[in-house]
Amino acid sequence: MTRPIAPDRIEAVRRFNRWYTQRAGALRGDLLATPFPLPQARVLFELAHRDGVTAADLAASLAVDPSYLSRLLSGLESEGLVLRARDKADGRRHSLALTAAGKRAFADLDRRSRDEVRGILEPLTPERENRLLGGMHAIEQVLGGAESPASPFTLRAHEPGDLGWVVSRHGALYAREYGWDATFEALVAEIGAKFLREFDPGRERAWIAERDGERVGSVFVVSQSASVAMLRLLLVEPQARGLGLGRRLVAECMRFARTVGYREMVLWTNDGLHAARHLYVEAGFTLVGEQRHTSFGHALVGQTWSLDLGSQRNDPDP
Amino acid sequence: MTRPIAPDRIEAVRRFNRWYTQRAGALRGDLLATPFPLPQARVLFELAHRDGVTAADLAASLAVDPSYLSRLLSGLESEGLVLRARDKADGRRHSLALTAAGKRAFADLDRRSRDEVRGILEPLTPERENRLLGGMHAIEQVLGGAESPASPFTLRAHEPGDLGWVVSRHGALYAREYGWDATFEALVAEIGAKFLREFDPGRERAWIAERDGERVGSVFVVSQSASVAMLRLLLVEPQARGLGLGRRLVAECMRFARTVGYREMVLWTNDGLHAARHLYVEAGFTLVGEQRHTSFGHALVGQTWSLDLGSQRNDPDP
DNA sequence: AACATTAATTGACAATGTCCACTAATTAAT
DNA sequence: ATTAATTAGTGGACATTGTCAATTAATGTT
Repeated sequence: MTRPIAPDRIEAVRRFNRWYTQRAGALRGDLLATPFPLPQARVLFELAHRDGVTAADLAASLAVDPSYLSRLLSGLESEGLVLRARDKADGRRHSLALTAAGKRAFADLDRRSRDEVRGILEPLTPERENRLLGGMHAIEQVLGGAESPASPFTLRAHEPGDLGWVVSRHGALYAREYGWDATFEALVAEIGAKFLREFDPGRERAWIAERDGERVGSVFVVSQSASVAMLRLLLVEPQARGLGLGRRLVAECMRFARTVGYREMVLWTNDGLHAARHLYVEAGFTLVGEQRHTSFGHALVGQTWSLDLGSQRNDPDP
Repeated sequence: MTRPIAPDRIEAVRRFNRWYTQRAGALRGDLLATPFPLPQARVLFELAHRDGVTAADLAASLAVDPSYLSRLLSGLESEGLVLRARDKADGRRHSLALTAAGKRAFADLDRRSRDEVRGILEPLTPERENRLLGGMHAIEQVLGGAESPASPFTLRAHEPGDLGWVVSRHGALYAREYGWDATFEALVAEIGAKFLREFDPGRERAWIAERDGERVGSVFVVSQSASVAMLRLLLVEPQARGLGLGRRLVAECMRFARTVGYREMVLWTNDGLHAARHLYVEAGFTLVGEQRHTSFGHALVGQTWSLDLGSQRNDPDP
């Protein structure tokens, strides 16, 4: 049961491939403008990052024919950049390493490559840079699956456009994952509008998590009373789950709430949201009340959780 | 005055380049799995799309050495796929064309290439496919500037997540372009929430414009009274401006409003929004009132525009 | 000990790409 | 009109890049 694919989608991918292949000829896998030809540069790059590998490992990770690699290594060895040493444990294997000269050569190559990329990014506006990085990240993630390494996330305060993003992602994700209807997105929009209108910078805060210029999570702390803070709109994008982002966001809220002087933090959620529940339990929240309600097109059980901010330190950091 | 670039951004671009270069080795510029080697396939592809070009043109558009191209063409000619004919006007030039066999060969190649890309897209969820296409589009647009051809946009009804997107983009764009503060984003969120809560499918509608799976515009029609429709939240992303999208969105609203039986359409805007003003004038709206107000951190002049839906047909389509 | 397997290399060769020189046709300059 | 300069395309020579099968030496298996 294969899914039908729109022809224009296929064309768009092909166009991108053609375009990028041609451009990549210019970028040369980011290793242009180095004194080394691309295959040699790739070997140097890999050796600089993984010292002591064997030729077979290297051939596998560079997706290069072993015989070709052997010749490349011979060349680099005769230039004094690479050292091939027979493995003591297994005499068939050679362990490879850069010599001091090889390390210098790589440092130079690396600097040129960075400068080249910097030269591409510099003329862009920050917004276009974000668009570019976000696009690259999306492609890596979709096509690469788990292959591509997860880059770390960063947290920042909210900016124009963030609130709408929070609304959008709540609406889309809860519709998809739980089948909630449009009134949920409306509710989030109302909560968000109220937050912006009544924002008290000293006692309230929103965090937006980003990865490679792309928003991947959010959380809000709003003032419910002089001593009670409310945690709201906690969201972690599916592609950023499992990185500890949810825990970090909750921890950030607790730290802020303590710093500002709240004595209690509460939050409202619904049963069935197990990942979130886990986070709250872990952070020390306890369930203080439940009430049935019909909302968002479903019969749900709303839950109120509470945490005493004074009694204990739940932040595991020193 | 170059802008400082964060090192992790540079690393992210380099990582993508390395990754994609390696993967593109597998995709081979989307022309893998064809009976032709890549350079020949590229020539066939180009000739199939631009009949009668000269070798120099071809060499330029493929970014290939003329002498190399000459040899490639010789090969293809001896296989009976390409015809080289001396130009009558200029005896130095040869005009190139595919033979019937060449066209068949290309058709086969093209089909295989499409099948290959289809095979990549099929296992993806529609959401991941959108992410992929959106990412590719973003990269082409940012790096390619105006080079990459603009693909056409499509309109669709709103879905979960769209409303938040409208809020987000209004907030971000008006902050950037006019310096409006967060209360504007809050206002849009309130308008959006109200739309979702009181949505009357028979008499109200929202359109989201997409290009390559990426949202690039919006417009809403809401009921103000039995006979008066209100046009709201018209937005066109900067990267999609100049495509006639704004005109199309306004036209869509008018058509819908007429179909549903409204007699008048009104809208509220502010002076200084010149691109929008132009669209409204063009569609036949007239300015019916102005009032000063201080909102969004600025002293503004609000404007009410109106259009009699019965008196004239402003839709230029047949 | 005989055999199979593995890591790395070598030989042979094909594909791909680059540089320079050259021819023929055309255009520009005198 | 003749000469010089330019342009389109080609061929020679060569370097780079990549592929495949065979070989060597070390290790593992029976």
